[in-house]
Amino acid sequence: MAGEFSLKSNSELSFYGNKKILPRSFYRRDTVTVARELLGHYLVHQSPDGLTAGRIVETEAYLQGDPACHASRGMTPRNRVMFGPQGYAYVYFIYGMYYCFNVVTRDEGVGEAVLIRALEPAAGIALMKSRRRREKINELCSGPARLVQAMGITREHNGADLTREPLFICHGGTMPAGIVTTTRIGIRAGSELPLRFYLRESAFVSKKEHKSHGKK
DNA sequence: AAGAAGATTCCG
DNA sequence: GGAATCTTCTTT
Repeated sequence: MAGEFSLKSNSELSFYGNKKILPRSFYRRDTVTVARELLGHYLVHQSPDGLTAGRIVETEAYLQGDPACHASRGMTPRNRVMFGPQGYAYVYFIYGMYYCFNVVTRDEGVGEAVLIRALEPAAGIALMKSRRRREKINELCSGPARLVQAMGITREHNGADLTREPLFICHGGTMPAGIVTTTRIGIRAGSELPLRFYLRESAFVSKKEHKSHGKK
């Protein structure tokens, strides 16, 4: 079990209360379960510039053997973190200008991860606006590359331990209801698979209009 | 050595 | 609808 993390200021105290960092065992389970259960928890980053945090409202699962998964064709220098132990960050560069942030799941040797696609901004909103150069709240973290920018996540965080400061995920307090399942966004192969999950009531999902899959 | 594609975002 | 922009991996 991970312990309680330290509190560095009154403003952090007012946000955190006594929330707990998710333990490494949370991430060891099957990747679809982790993708669904990450919804409602908080991604937190204590950077030198200040604290930012957001409630996770949209995720996608990437599985070994799934052609859309970076690990589907074996380990390369880029994706090696996916094959490592669970509970670490996999950050990759895409389209010549953006980064995406994933959480590595399952045991060492299995290349699977959960892409975090959207957050509801919860703390450090002024800093998020500054990093994003956008004022609208729903343009800060609604999209995988947007939230990376708003949270101050960089390529240096590839391989970072998410059960410790300064970048971690902590318990959201309540179990959210109303998870919508759809196909994933922006991929070719594997586009039929129902591996995207988001909170139905959230106004901070990147795209609501997408092929819904079965259960609502 | 060269080429194509990419888990996106923003602007026109 | 299309450009921006460059790393990574695959193919010659």
